[in-house]
Amino acid sequence: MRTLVDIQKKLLPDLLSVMQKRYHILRYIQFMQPVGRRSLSLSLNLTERVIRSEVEFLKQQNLIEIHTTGMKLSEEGSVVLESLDSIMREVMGIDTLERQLRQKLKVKEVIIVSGNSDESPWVKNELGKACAIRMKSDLSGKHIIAVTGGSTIAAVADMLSFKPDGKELLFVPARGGLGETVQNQANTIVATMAEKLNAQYKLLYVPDQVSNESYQSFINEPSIREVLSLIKSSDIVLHGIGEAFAMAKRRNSPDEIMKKLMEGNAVGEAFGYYFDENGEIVHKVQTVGIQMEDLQNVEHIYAVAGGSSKAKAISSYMKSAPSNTVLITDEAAANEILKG
Amino acid sequence: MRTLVDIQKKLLPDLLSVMQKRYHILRYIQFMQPVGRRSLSLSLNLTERVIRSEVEFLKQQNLIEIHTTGMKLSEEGSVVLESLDSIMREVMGIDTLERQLRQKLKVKEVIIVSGNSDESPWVKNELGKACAIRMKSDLSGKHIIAVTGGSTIAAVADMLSFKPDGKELLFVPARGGLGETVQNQANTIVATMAEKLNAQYKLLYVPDQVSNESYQSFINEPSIREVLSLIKSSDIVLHGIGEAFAMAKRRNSPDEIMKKLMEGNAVGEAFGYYFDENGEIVHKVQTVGIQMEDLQNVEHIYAVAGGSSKAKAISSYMKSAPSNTVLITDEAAANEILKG
DNA sequence: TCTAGTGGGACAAAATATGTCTCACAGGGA
DNA sequence: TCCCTGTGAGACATATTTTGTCCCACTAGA
Repeated sequence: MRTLVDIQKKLLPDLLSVMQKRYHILRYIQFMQPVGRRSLSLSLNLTERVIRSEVEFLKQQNLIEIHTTGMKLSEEGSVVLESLDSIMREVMGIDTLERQLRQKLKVKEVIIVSGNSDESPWVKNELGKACAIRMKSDLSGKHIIAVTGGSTIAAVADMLSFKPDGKELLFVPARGGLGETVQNQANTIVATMAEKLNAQYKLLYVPDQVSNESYQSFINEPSIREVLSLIKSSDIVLHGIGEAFAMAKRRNSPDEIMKKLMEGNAVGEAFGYYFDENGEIVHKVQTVGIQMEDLQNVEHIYAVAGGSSKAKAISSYMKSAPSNTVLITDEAAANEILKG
Repeated sequence: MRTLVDIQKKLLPDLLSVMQKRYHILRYIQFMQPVGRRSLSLSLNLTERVIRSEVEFLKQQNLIEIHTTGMKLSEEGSVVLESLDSIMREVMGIDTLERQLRQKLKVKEVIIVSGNSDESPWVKNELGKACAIRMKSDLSGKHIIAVTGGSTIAAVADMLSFKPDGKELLFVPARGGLGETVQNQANTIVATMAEKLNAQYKLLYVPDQVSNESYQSFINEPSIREVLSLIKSSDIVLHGIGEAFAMAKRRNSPDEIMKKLMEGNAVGEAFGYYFDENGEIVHKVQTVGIQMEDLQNVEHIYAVAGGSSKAKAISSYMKSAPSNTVLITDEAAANEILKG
């Protein structure tokens, strides 16, 4: 027999869309609380009057509280919203999407959150949250977790909830400096994560633009070598995926690299490797830390990236990604990938 | 599945009624096909225009086919209807029970949880939870809540979830000592509830078996009088319902009382009053606190009791209960009450 | 060829949802 | 201190949807 939601989709599609609308409103309120009708209507692309009617309804249902400073979820609202997450996932067909994408990308697991990171900034946080929750289940016991940089991974760090028993976890940056800005650098993220989980961490300071000799002597420093060996023995890797050219620009890559990427038709990027649409490596940034080959020996790999603009990049990298990768992405990217 | 629908109902209160409407239409079409709008509307007590809108919708959903000779189920419609049969039975079951019981007992609201408290101990907790949730919606602002004893009400106390803003609530025992064991005494429950909700509370210590004179002087103590006046001005009452003889025994009532109950055919008991099957008062325990007459002025009254064994007691008390009582009971008791 | 049933078109009335504009007020920053 | 921004809420005209009511053409079966 088909599930209740399936039947409902057939019998009351109109009501289900209302339900989605209200769900989105609730979720947004939770994210932004306290928040007013006007900013709500702006972000959700609904007119203020509509928001108002809905808000009045939600208030009447005791799901939100209205104060002069704005609206926020009531206690009951939080509880309902939590249960609603899994229901809406079925209603919106996200679980179907996940299945399709898992097959298409031939990967262990795919987790999709609803929305589009390109359009709605909070979706990135949802990505982070989803990843954080998924990761948590693999985090018991002793682990070394290698983490890359990027704004998405930074969101994961933000959404990690406190865990008092992280003593046996060790966070390290996955690779040396790639030229990121400070708040999105692997080092920064590593520190944040470790603090949140009450865990250990080691940082890796690699000079970005130096002569080869000083570089060689630098990475032979005992303290650096120690960190590097820890990185190599990490059993969990958490990384983002970027668009090749956007990444290259952000890192101020020299012209010859840009040219190389152009000629190689680079599309995707992950931890310093650039891939074309067939998943072939076009270029790799020469730096210390985890290399592509090392991934084969890593038990848990989480790749996080969302937004329809990243769809191509994701599918390009995923072509050569280890099959035990867990991909966390959003609805828009998922749809785009499946289309292509 | 029940919980899923419960959550949905929060977001779409009329979900079930729409679902039921369309279900009935489909079922009727199946039964009478080919059939026209007019006979449909006649049989289902819906105006023709409404039927027409629904029919247009169902057609658009490919659930029915419309011919000049009348409407009939499409193939898909048959499949959907088949699944719908079992779904509706499950989903609507309790909802229907609630409605029927509300009519039969002529009471404001009936809430039913599935199961049988007599057989499954956890159903009592479910009763408590349901009551706690229902009560919560009436608890904002300033209230005095009078509470009786009993294991069911104790369950309500257990299931109350923490609420940080209960400062304006005041819990009091509804009546003086009735001879209960400590953990089920009103005083104990009052304290538990108040603590859970971070609220105020007053207790009432009344000696159980003393001479009339010392009793009189006792209840004229200023401190006692103060509590009593608070009790009298309570605007929310929460009480259980018990089987007359079971209660009398538990309270070690003297033989002459037992005899009186026997002769009066007492069946139900609530806050020290014993009722026969017609709802007439057979006996009342002489003690201070809320009296039956006082209930008329109470805004919110919650009666909680479950288990098929209590069915008779519930219907007996309910015959003279104020009509603004909210009854929280379980499926087994509900069925039993409706049978009788 | 009737007749009782069918679907569908049309349209006004009623109910509801929406757009638009105001206002008073609270809180934060200069 | 004051101003400014964002807040909820009121009010009301306008759209939109739902509903009630007729009427008409058609078809199947007596």
